[in-house]
Amino acid sequence: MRYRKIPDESIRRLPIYLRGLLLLSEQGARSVSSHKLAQRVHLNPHQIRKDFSYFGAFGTPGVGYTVATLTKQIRAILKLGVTRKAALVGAGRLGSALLGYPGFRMYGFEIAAVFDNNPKKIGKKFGGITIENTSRLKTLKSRKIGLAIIATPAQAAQETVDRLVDAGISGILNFAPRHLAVPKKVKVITIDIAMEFARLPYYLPAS
Amino acid sequence: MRYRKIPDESIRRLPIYLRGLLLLSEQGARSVSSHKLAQRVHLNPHQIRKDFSYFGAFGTPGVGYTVATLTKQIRAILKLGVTRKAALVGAGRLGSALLGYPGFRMYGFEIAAVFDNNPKKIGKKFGGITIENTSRLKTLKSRKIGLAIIATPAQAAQETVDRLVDAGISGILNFAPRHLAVPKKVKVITIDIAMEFARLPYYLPAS
DNA sequence: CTCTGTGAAGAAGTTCACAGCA
DNA sequence: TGCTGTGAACTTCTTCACAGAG
Repeated sequence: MRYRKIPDESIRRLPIYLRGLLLLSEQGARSVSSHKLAQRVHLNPHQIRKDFSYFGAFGTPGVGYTVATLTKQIRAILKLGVTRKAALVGAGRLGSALLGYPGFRMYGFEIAAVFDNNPKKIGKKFGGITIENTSRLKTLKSRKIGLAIIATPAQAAQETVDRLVDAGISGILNFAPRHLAVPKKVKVITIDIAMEFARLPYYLPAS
Repeated sequence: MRYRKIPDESIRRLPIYLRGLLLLSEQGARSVSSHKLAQRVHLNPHQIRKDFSYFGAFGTPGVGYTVATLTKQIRAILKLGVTRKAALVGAGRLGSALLGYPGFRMYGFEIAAVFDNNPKKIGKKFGGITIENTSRLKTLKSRKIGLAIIATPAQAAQETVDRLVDAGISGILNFAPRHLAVPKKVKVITIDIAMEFARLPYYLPAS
């Protein structure tokens, strides 16, 4: 394999492959072809092979891919090999749902701290974790927490981000419907739920 | 303007523009240039003008766009002109968060029914709405509910979708981490929260 | 002169087609 | 034969550059 710029879209698909592989593994499959994996995740085999080819040659011609090996490779590419601690900021309804969300653990994430600025909530237990004052965000660095999830109201999001960046956070999953300004070294992924919903009617048949 | 295929990516950006325009409007702006709007939403002016050009010419050369007019145009393109009723399936933590989510109303959505298959929940009030048995999903057609939000566990998602499709639902926002099989006339947008999080470490500096 | 609208150039991403290994 | 890995063709999307309206 020669070097080529890796499409962001390929990275976006890797967790899909990973999920498919985990399922295959549970069902006892030891190896899988690009074609079979494609069926499972509803993408096409060419694309799967192309995506993998950016990172090296993981398969065996005439046979396919070893499920366990491929799983390990993808986890390594995505840097999911270690458990990563994340802070949750915003202990409202969305925060509560995220705290109980089972999907995070599957990729090695652990919500290790919860913050809110509502005095009524601070000190309360929340899914087994004590809610801390947002003034304590600066302790994140010493606590080795490098990721954060923002589930605050939109108005509070930019201020929260600034504090998180000061505290050395390097990756943020943002649910506030706002563009967040951050230094280049910090990666932000925004999920704007209402906005996704907003483009649904466009695709509906004229009624 | 001549006909050209409209990029899905342009459609994806329209709600972003809409949000920016609503904010500008609140601040009393009556007109805006592509450059100013671009600053606000952190995209580039060329792209904004190009996106609009797919749908016609909305601006005035030398001046810019009238905020109110452009807002109306975008709402029309996205078919957000009417209030649309949506059913929420799954009254767990995520469902609860979605029910209270303020962003939906901004685009004209109203959650008009909530379903769950847990007998303990059925009949209870949930954000002012009585939770119904999922067996009643078939009533959606007569109730003029054409959209649905799936917030069930992954295993229940495909069965739920099948029932929704039977009930005449034509657009679905899916939070279950699964590819959903639907007829072509039905549009599904999936938001897989854990998967978005999973690609975050890839972008982190090697530590 | 300012700012829109758009063809054309360029970049990014996907699909094809086939060489080559098992 | 079966399936991978990958250059090349193709398609889609973005950015540029500028004609032309106000």
